[in-house]
Amino acid sequence: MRIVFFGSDEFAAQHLRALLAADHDVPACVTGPDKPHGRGMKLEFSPIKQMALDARIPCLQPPSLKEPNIIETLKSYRADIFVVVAYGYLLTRGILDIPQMLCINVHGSLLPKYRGAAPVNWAVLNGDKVTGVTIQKMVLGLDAGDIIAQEAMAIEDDESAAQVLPRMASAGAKLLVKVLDENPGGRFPLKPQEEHLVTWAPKLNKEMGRVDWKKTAATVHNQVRGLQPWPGTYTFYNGKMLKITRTRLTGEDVGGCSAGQVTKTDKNGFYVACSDKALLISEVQPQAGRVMSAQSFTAGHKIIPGFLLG
RNA sequence: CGCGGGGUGGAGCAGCCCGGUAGCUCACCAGGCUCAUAACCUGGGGGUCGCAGGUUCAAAUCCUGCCCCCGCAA
Repeated sequence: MRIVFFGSDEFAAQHLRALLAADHDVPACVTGPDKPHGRGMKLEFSPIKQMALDARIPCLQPPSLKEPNIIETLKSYRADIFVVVAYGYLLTRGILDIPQMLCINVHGSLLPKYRGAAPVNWAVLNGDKVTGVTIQKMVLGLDAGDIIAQEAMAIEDDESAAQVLPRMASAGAKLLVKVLDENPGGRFPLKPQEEHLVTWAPKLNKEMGRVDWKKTAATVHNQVRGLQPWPGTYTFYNGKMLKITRTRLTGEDVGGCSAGQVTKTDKNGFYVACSDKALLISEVQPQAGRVMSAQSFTAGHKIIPGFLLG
């Protein structure tokens, strides 16, 4: 099929790669404008733009989709379908109506659960054991379109959102190709979302990453898993920020320590008292430092039982 | 010129400001203790202190240049 692809990040790139591998005709990609990024604020472009360059596909980077010439340009490709994956901007009415058939979107949850920007993270944050991908027909409302196909997948107990994401991307890419293959005429099976089951997965922010040790060990554990790879989870030691990158629920007792205190250390890392149990911290990243095992951190920073974090 | 931190045995750090014997925790090796152990005790190996130059009787430490790594911010 003739497909214009909208996307920006690595998750989206996997889908584009799959479409190209399946010999779909992609006359153009659309991604966000290059933004100053990284150390030194150097201009960097998205994985989608990189892939488009490699495949010699024209790449549009409109600062706004409301410009009339963008609509004209998009029309000129005479696409059957627009495929939108993690694009980051809402499509307008004018855009949605352009393709011959329709616009479809790959979303990282089992809709109607977790509509919004960060579905994978929220599934992990909430301790869900199952999530999935949905392919939906796009409408004006955010992630409110009819469901074309879904596929469930498990979330392991110690898995982080950063680990689930690539698995989901490959599942989503496969499903996308399959759906297109099975419906060459564009007559997709459409199932409306059940409105009363809608939940939301709003954008994440930095502030959500701060640990409250007065919560349960499981809550903090889910927070650490769910907020990866961004914005990350952090606490403080000696006034310095410490990112916590991996934890494990061991059921260890707090042993009389109050919330935020280190209860003990061993070769696996160090244990911090939460409201109910102690949580094993097994990997951390000090301020201005690289990710290291908690054991290494303990070796150099005199982390001893009774030490207070937070 | 966005802001900032760092490079010291295998890992993580201290020492630098105020130049003068290479230090700490861990890992590793050997021996000991123990019914036993990732525990404990004793001993041991292992370092061009990122690179180059300068100052000095003397540089991890002060000065200059370069290389590399990372955090914040998005």
